[in-house]
Amino acid sequence: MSERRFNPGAVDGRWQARWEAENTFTADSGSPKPKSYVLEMFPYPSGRIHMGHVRNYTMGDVLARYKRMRGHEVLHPMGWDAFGMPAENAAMEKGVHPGGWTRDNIAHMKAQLKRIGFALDWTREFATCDPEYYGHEQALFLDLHNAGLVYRREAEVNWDPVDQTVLANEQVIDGKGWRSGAPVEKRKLNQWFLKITDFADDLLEGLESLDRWPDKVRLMQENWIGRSRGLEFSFSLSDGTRLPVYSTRPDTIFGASFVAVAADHPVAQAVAQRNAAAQGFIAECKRGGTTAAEVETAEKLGFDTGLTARHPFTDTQLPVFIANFVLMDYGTGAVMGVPGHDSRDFEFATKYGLPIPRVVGRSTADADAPLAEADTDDGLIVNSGFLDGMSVDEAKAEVIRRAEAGGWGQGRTVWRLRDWGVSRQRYWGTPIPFIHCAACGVVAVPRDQLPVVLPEDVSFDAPGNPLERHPTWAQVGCPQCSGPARRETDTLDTFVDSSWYFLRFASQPADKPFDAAEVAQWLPVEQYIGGVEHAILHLLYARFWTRALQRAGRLEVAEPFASLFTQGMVTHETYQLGDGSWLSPDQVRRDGADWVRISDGLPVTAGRVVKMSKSKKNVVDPDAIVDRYGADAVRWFMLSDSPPERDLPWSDAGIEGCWRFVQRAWRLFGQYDAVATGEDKALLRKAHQATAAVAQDIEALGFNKAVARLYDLANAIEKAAPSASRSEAIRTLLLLLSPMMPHLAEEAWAELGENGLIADAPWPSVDPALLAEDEVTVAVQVKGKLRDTLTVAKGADTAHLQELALASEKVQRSIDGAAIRKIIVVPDRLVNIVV
RNA sequence: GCGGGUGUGGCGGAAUGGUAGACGCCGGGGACUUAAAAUCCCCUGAUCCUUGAUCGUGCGGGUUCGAGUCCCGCCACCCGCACCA
Repeated sequence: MSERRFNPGAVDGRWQARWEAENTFTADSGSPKPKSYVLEMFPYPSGRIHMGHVRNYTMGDVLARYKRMRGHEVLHPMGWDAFGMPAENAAMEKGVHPGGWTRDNIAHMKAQLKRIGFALDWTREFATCDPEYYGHEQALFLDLHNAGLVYRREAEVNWDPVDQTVLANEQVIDGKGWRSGAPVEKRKLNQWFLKITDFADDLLEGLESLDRWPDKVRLMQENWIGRSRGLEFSFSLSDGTRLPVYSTRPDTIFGASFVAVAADHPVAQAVAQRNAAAQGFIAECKRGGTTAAEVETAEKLGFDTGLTARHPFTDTQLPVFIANFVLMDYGTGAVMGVPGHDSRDFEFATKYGLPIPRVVGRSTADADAPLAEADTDDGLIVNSGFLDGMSVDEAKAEVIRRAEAGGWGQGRTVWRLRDWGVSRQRYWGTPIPFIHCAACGVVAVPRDQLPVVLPEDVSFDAPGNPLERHPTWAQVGCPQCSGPARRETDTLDTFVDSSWYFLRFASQPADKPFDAAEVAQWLPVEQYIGGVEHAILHLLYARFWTRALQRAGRLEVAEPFASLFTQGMVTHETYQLGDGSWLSPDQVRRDGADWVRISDGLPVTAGRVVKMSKSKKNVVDPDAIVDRYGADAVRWFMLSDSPPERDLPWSDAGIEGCWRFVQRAWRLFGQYDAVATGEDKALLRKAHQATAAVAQDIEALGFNKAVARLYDLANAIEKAAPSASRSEAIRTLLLLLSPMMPHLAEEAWAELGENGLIADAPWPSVDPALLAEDEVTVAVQVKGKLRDTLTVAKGADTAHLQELALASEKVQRSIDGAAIRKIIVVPDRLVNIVV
């Protein structure tokens, strides 16, 4: 008899075709079944699927298939986050059109996804670069505009003075343009903004209801929104003007030793008008990038304006600086510097020789304790007149009270969250549907003229926005006065595209973005899965959009994602030649304990295990793996071993192990015997326990634990003698692993003589009577150290356990005649004898 | 710099404050085979005076009858920081 082998090359495609032909995974909005919306973050069509996608989509797929087995109508859609910079970069580098490049990538990646057998509803697929999609997005943008949530103002961008173009943060490397190498400048442009700050309070409070989100993500969003209560007050300056400042630490007001304003603060501008050196310093601040990380890691620099500010309590005159670490768009753009209790102020004061008084200590005795660094801990106020002895919180309230009573300041809540700048000076994005008319100002494109479609005939031979230099596209008649006008040439941030795509998946009428009632059938998303890198921006923007659309009267859903899961990355070892150049895993081989390049035997250094990335070449192509091992082995690997929220190290040995298990499972299913007789209660118990545990693990997305359970059950079945129970256990195992290995499962299911698809089969039921063990192992400790174990009937009483424990020879040897002080008994678990 | 996270055998990891190392990978030994592949069985944290004992969950303290788990203080690495998606 020839050996029984599973051949995925012959089997996988057959079942994929059958699922497609039978519309197995098409979601029916009209179904009476309970509904589950399982969603993974849709991919950017970069060209090829990578292992990170496979891991993400496999997790969602197992959950979607499991929910179907549990009788749910499941919506599990897929689409493409298709706008963005890489398409324009490809256009510049390879001379291809961004649209064509994107379409080709989508076609290729879709074929790759189909080979892995995901239970996706492809009938709802779309790409955000489809005019139908972005046309609806333009309509929603107009809705938000009508709701008063869209406005224009000046904001800073990274400007490359050589290429004459706006740069994204990632295109700025060490303060220089990535192509030109020229030092980047900050420049102000008129740009479109969405009023996310209108919802700051609501977005913050809403986090409390998201009890199925990771705490860390809620915390990150909370910190990002950053509500703080502080004091706004004005200093009287020596030139007779007043300078409003904001501080979250009014309790430390007696520790202020200087005042600092942002480089673009009016006071700084005024000083610069009469002082060339100040002008030079401000120009200096304009150099360098705009990111928070750059601003905060840069050396703290200041320029003494010569002005002084009168301290409201002590009447001391404090020097006023222009400082590079003060931000114009937080608070009032001016701060009181308290070096003793703020690390940035400390660094600044140390550099410029300013006094560093202590005004907070652990106790009032700390008043003269020296400060080696800023002390930002809680404590009691010292050296502060009437505040002395108060706690930080009491002092904050007291200072605010006195400021309000004296009429020179007031308590104010300030948010770290800033309004969302959505303008991008780029071609490959959703055109912003507005027209600039010299006579009428900024005018919305009439709705019957949507979508505003991107022109196809654009060139990328020059830097800057192709829409701006297109000969005709922007020229248009004003909708109001019909006079000559110009289209807005900025496009929308791609985060806008991904802020409502999950609504369009749930409902896609032709004449409007979505139907509110149909959306309400599916939303909120039952399980959303994606990378932590989206923990703040994408997820906050999507939460904001659903609220904004609700205010605009479009939607009845507040929180879009009921449950969130952030999965870890797929990592791989890295390989480098002596000259530092990177090699891909298929260019190297093991040579004893060392690594060498296959082509010429040059020695290779195997380096750290890091996220798979093109730049380090440590990528493994999913297609190649599917070719070799089939879809089920890859899926199994993605679920095995590593907990889903942690990184998953790819290894050849690991996938080999999965492949062996695929074959082992296949042989096991071949041993199903429909006419076997006899009962094997222990095995039956194991099967029922596994059914309950795997269900629980899948629902908690603990796939690695579910996999371990399935190995356990397979091991037990292999050891068991043939019986009716064994056949039942085999059938149970098949059902339990069908969401993970759907192709093998369908094939084996058919072989068992079942008519329907296993994808449509119900999850096996659990007999609670079979779950409980009748015997337990109880640990016996002496002074907390394990000395023996006892096997007893479950539920044995305390006295009996104590007696058995003391009867143990090993225990008696450990006690060694010492007096027993205490015996702790935990029923069914342990006895601890304290001597 | 600020915010968030992670740390357990050779490796990935498991473990409601109660037997640390389930399950898998690697490795070792054996069976089968002319041979190999495949498959099956056994072993596999470290150390030692090996019928057993001692040590062991990044490091240093603490709480507890009992700590991987709770508390305090460190270290290392990873992720995010608003125009990458």
